[in-house]
Parts: sequence; structure tokens; C-alpha cells
Amino acid sequence: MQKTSPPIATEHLPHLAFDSVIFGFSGTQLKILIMEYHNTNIFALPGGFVQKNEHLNDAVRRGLKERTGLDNIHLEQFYTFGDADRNNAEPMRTILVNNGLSPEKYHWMLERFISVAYYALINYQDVVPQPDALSDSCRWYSVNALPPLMMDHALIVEKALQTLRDNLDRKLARGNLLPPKFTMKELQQAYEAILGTNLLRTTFQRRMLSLNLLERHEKQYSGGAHKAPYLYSFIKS
Amino acid sequence: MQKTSPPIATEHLPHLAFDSVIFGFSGTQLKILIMEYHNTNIFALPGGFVQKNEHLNDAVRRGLKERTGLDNIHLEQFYTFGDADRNNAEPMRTILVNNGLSPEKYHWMLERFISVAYYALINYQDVVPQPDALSDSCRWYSVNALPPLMMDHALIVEKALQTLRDNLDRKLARGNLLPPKFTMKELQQAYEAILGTNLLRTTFQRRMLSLNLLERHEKQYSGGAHKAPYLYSFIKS
DNA sequence: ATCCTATTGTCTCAATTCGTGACAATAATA
DNA sequence: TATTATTGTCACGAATTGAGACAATAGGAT
Repeated sequence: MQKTSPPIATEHLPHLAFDSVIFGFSGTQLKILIMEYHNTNIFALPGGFVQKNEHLNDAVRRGLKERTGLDNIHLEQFYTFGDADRNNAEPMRTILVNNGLSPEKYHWMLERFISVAYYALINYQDVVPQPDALSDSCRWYSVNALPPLMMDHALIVEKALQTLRDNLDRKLARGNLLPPKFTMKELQQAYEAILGTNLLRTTFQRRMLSLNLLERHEKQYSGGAHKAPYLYSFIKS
Repeated sequence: MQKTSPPIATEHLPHLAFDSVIFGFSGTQLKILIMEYHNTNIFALPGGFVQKNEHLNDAVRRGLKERTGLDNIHLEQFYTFGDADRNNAEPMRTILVNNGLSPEKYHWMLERFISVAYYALINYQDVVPQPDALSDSCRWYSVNALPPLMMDHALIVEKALQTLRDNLDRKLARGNLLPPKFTMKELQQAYEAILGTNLLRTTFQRRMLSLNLLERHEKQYSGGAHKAPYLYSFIKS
């Protein structure tokens, strides 16, 4: 049951692909969107190809939109993976065959690809992930419990995390990992999930407030038997 | 007078190039290697193409070796430039024509290119820059006085500088901008040239020593009528 | 109403780091 | 031996950070 046709060789730049590490956050867990190909048990990052006259950044935006329905998300390029042997033809051949596609006709997909990798921080809640033509699922996986990924995709995820971790303040503010308004506790949990460490509540709160990135709003009366926390949003600048 | 033949289309990945921002440091000036093409007044960053079975990183290393003779230099990838309109065919056509090459035969060089950009920090003193087949000079220019660069190369330099500026400590330690042994003053001048600001001597010295990146060696008796400074080197780890 | 409890916002105090100037210790030269 | 420019280190207050204390709730229990 294919949603769209697989891409045609002549419409795209050969040997060039992109992959996206799409982060979402739910409760205490940092998650990533992972696709699974039809009948193959092969898992991969969502990615795609660049059309002949398309800006690279636009191609990635297009890919994100197709998978998540989201527009206007900040995408950050973090590395280009260019080893000659990073493409193993076997998994891709399996994917084609199991989708009823001829490896001869789609031979270009078996060749070497350079991949430009991007990450995005999106709000987990307003996304219904969409599989593409070749895959039958596109689901959230906790970064701590990823399935085995094809090719060098595990490395790509690792590098995305490393990149995200430094200068996290600015990156979280630009991204959309949290809902528009959030409590200090939610913010701290997002930091902790990304950094993989625990932070001291009071120190964290003081630091966040001193960064002048947050705007304070009304309190959130959530029904708990305790003082209600303020809601905050990032100042858009 | 060509040193080597220009590259052949079929040996390379189409539409893919790399560019290198090669930093050197002399006295108080941060410099970059810039090539000038034969009889054209066109200036560009040194770059090249990736062979069909070559790792991207190896291609860039090869390019650096050809231009500088240097091996074993740390190269850091910092961004991939992929706008569809970043390649303006005109300058490239001029370069070909003025080199006696037919734009028809080398048509592939006029097409769209994605470029992966790298920077390197090398020791200005042990380099004799080598022009390539199409260019007649490869020279150092101060970052503050660059000639007008072709295509988006000025943007590439700007982004290289931005990247270099944050987390400079670790980057300088990995690079080779300074000779193996240097004084604290030379180190500070390198920082100042890169950051474009003045730093306080005592604070700088204390901070550098507290980073545990430096090893102290013998003093340098340079002939000045004053206390001789210690020499330092970066601890390789 | 009143008490109880979990959570939150802020304060305090010590430890650490940073900005800034002072100062003593040189290498050469006069 | 005095002079001078430069260097390594210290001193002191200011700013930042780590870690705990504590008061202020918002509901639920009584």
C-alpha cells in the first residue's frame, strides 16, 4: 500500500541525500522519529533526496513536512557524512525487493550517497508521523531504546546528540521541543533528558531566569495539592 | 603553464565539491589561503572534487596536501552549502576560457555544486602555498583584507570564523596554528586575532593555565631586555 | 474551616571563578 | 650597577555557582 511513488533518478542530484534526526520530548523521555521499511525489519532515519533545482535546506524542510506535517520548524544542519563505504547496498536492495521494485530500475539508489544530516526539535504532541512510500511505520523511539539502525544512522544520531548538547540554551530557545508555554519543571526535564544528567532545581531555576530568554506568564493550576508553578515561554527575538 | 591537468568529469562525484578555509597566523594577523585563477582577477578558496571511491574527508586531506604540502593536519568540517543558485556559471566559464579549455568539454564544471566546507589551522611558517592547474597564485591574505571572492566564498569564510570562535580553546589545541612551542604572549595574540578583541593579560594567563591544556617548557631567551617568557606546548591527548 | 502534604519560588551562605590592578623577578643594555 | 620592558604571580573585591533552608501556596483529607 504505497502512499506515493518512490523518487525517480533523473529528478534528483545523484549521490546526494539528507537525513533528519527529529527530536521530540514527552514527559521525561527524549525521542526520535524512526522509520521502518515494509516487511524488512530495517530501521532508518527519515531522509530523502534533493531535486535538481531545489535548495538543499528546502529539500530537508520538504522532507520534514512530509513526515510530520509541520512547517516553519527550525532545522539545523550539523554534519555531512561522506565515507565511501557508508552505503551498504544490501539493506537497500532488500528494501526495494520487498517493496516489489526492481533493483535494476532503481539501481541509482544502491550507489554511494553522501548524506547531509540535520536535526529539528519539535513538539511531540502536535505530530502524527507519516510513513513514506517505502516504509510502513514512522514512530517515536526513546533515544535510550532505539532499534538497530541501518548503515551509519546510529552514528548520525550520536553526532546529533553531541551537537545538541553544547550551547543547549540557545538551541532549545530556537526549537520547538516544548509547547508554547511550559513550567520550569518541564524545562528542566527537557534539559535533563538531553544532557543525560540530573540538575539541581534551584541552581537551574536561577540560571534560566538569569539568561533573559524566558517570559513569565500566568500560573498553571494543574490540580495538584501544592503551589502552582508559573508558565513560561521563550522570548522570540 | 599548467602543473597538472584539470580533473575529468567521470572520475568524480558530480555536483559535489569541497572548499577549505585554511587559517594561518603570523605575528598579529590571522590569514587565509586564497587562490587566484589565471588571467581572470577571480579569487576563490582552495577546493576540489571527490573521487568516486574516495572518502569525503580523504578528498579534503588530499586537497590540503596539494596546496600546502602538509599532511596530518586536523581538518574540521563546519557546513555544507547547498543553495541551488550558489553556482554562478559565468566566473567558471571565464576561468575555463582563460585557461584555454573548452566550456563544452568541461561543461560539468559549470553545473550546480553542493560544497562541503572545512577549515584547518596550520602553521604559517612551514608552508609554501602551491597553485593548482587552473590558478596562478595561492597566497595568504589577512582575514581583514580579503580580495572579493567568487560565488559564496565570502560567506563560507564568515561561517568558518564564526565556527572557529566558539569553543576556541579546544580547537586551537587540536590545530596547528602556532609552532610546537610558543610563548603565552603569542598564544594570546592568536586568540585576539581570531576573536577580534583584546584580552586582559593576567586573566588570560590564569585561564589558560587552569585549562590544563598547556605544558610548560624551558624559557625563551629572545634577546629582549626583560624577563624571558616560558615556552608552552599543547598537551596532546 | 482547619490541618496536611507535595511542590514551587526565593533567600542565604560558602565556595569558586573572574576582572583588575599591584608587585616582584628577571634579561639585556647603558 | 642602574635602567627598562616584559613576565609570572598574588591580592582583593565583584560576580557566579553549589547546596541547603524556608516560606508560600493549592489542593485533598479531616
